[in-house]
Amino acid sequence: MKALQEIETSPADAPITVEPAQRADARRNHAAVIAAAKRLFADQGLDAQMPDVAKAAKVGVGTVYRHFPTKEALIAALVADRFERLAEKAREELIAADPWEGVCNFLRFAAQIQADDRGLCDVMGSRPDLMDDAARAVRLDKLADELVKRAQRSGQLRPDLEWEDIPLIACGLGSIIHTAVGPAAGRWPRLVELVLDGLQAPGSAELPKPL
Amino acid sequence: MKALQEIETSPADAPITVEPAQRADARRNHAAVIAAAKRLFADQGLDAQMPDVAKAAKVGVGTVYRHFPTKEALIAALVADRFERLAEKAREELIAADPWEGVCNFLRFAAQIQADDRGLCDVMGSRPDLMDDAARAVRLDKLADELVKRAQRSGQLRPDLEWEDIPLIACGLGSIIHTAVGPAAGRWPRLVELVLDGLQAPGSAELPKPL
DNA sequence: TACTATACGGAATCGTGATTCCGTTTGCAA
DNA sequence: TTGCAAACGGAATCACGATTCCGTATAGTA
Repeated sequence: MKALQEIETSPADAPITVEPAQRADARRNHAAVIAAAKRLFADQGLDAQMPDVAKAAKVGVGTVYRHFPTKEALIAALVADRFERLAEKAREELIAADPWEGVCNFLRFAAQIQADDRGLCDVMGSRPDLMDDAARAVRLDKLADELVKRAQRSGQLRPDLEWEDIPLIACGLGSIIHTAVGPAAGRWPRLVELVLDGLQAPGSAELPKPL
Repeated sequence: MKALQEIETSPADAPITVEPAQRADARRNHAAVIAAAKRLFADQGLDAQMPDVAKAAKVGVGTVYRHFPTKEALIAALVADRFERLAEKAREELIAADPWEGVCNFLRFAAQIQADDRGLCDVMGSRPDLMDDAARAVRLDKLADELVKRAQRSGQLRPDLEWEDIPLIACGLGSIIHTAVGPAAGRWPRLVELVLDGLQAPGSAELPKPL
């Protein structure tokens, strides 16, 4: 949503704003920052620090801030990337042979990318705002809805499930994955399968109405 | 592992250390701080601020700190209280008529107290250390184990469930309860029932082994 | 090669919230 | 009622991490 540069003198061609090409080093540093941030946030979660990102990217803090005005913006960029992967997976499972397995695999995938990225878990577990933006950007809601409907038509997914339950499940799983320590660590795949079992048709009792 | 106090002069009676009785105002303030903290943390989660706790208790910050050396200690006290309630509920369900309903009700209860206390959710979702201490203190592990075994003996709970899965489920639910916003808010009871469905015997596929 | 708009680095600044300090007040025992 | 240890209040301090600022360096161009 960047303000277009207004041209007073020649209204006709005003909308065509040409961004002056970025300098090569700027482009290089931009990539380095993203790569470093990806790594750090994946390892340490959302409270990885900006100065550390800079260090990891072999760049000064100022440079990080020239490319991303705030820590939040940097995180948003990272999250957008992950959600694209999620959407891609959803589309893929939408044409899978078995609609039920499609749903299962999508949820397994959602759990797995969170297992691989603590930052993503943190976002799913404590930044619903960022999550919603990212999800909306890739139309994940629509995709989840189709995934659900398809599996319900084939009679394998319980009919009282609604697509809104899907992100809820995904977030719940995510929050556990990195919180669990001690005897609980590494148990998350069990939870995934447990929930999937609960999702199967017909379901033993009607789920409570939302709200 | 605290170092024992060495007694040089009179070995015989030294161990009997009598705490000087607390002054009345101190006792009163202690209670006020706990009450205020309980309210604030329940409403705002773990990042409620110490100065606000003091204000709410109509007390200076210094007083809060005389009673609880750190914010962490204050939180631990609050958490201990909640876990006692949990343990109590577990004991109650352990003698319920229906073992399966015992498990269900325990998990529903765990979800509900978290719904009523955002601070507790935060602890379950991001402070496994505090949680473990509190759980150990009331032997929740033992209780969960008995709850699970009993329902498995009666054939209603899937046999491959282990007690270690219980806290995992409880934490997962908790993290969702207060994170969910927008269309997701208020949906958590559905998740609870979904999971309970997944817990029922026999379970359609063997759960993956932990680790 | 010289010039200048872009970019860079990283020390200094700012904001926030936990924790400390110390002068004052108060419960209560003699 | 007096004396004083136990408590209090809350301003000041500290710690930590995001963000800003500005002097310096450099890619790209004439």
